[in-house]
Amino acid sequence: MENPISSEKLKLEMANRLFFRLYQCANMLHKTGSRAVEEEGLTTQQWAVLGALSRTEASGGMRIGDLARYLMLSRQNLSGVIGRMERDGHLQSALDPQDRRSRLVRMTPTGENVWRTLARPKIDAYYSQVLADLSINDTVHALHYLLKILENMKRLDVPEPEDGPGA
Amino acid sequence: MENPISSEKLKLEMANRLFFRLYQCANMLHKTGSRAVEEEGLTTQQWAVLGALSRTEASGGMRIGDLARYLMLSRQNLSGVIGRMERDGHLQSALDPQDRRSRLVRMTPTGENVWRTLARPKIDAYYSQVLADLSINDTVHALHYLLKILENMKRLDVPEPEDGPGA
DNA sequence: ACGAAAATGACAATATATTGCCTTTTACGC
DNA sequence: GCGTAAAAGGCAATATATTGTCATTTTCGT
Repeated sequence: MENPISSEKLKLEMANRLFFRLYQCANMLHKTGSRAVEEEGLTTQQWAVLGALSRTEASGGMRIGDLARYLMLSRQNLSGVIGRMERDGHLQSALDPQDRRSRLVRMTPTGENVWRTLARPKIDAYYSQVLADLSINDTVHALHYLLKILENMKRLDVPEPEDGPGA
Repeated sequence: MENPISSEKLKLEMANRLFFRLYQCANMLHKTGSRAVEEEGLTTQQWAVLGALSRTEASGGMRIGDLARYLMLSRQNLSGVIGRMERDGHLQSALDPQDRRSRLVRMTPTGENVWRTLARPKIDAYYSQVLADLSINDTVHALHYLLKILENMKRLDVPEPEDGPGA
């Protein structure tokens, strides 16, 4: 039906555009999203942290390493974000009685209140505005594509978990 | 057919997941993408700049402000990136004879060679790996969704160009 | 039980991104 | 023509993100 050579070129051209827009979307998300919650002194990254810590699974607090794996960030990066959030009174961390290397991070009552009362409604409004002309179906499809892309990037990230120790 | 209240909740839940994955995708793009061209001393941001400057429309060089608008970045940010790329010998900038405020940025012959000979093939290979299990159709659809989201964010970014000066 | 290996988090260097403020230069209204 | 507007870009402060290196603690193999 089609020339496979030009089909390959077309795919790369579309890929190029896709990644360009992904790059721009991410920057605009941080800019406009952070602006939506700037009155609360939050950023998009910080709202990701609060979102993670507000899950019932994290009610006992989370270790930085676990939080980093959940958010797919480096421990070093997250450490800085959490430090600023502790400074701002949104988070607190306590020593893990089970493991003296670890510290368990959790929201302060203030942080929980800011998150639930002030930030979440603004974030929901932000979502509604940005996805205004997308149906639920569109949203699910877009999510699906991002998940696929993310999976493939994750596979590139770690060379391979080493199937076996030898033969 | 459906309860509109729970439908709204569902949309927000999907929106939450979508933006979480968008956030992760962007970070993974920078991490794995920059790793793909690290031998050339490039980053994903720098490849975006080279991509912009390699267009025929930019053959005469581009002003920082125009490049910033094209990439949707702040001038201040781009200024730093371009400085590092000049330091690395990929770019050069000359005074604009038409406007003494502006400097015209363009690729050096070295930069052009690095871009075309070394970086582009690696970037194409990277694209192929990340989009391996997406058809051209999938790619176009994903691009379409990102463009819509980007458009809506852009509308949020500028408060409005002010219809009129008063009444 | 002891020593190697792995996990946990700290510190530093670098790159990217934002906003805010400033100087210089151009454009425009009167 | 002159003075204000706007545009161009530099400098500084701050937040996010990476990698690399290091010390401490836990885990695990023998």
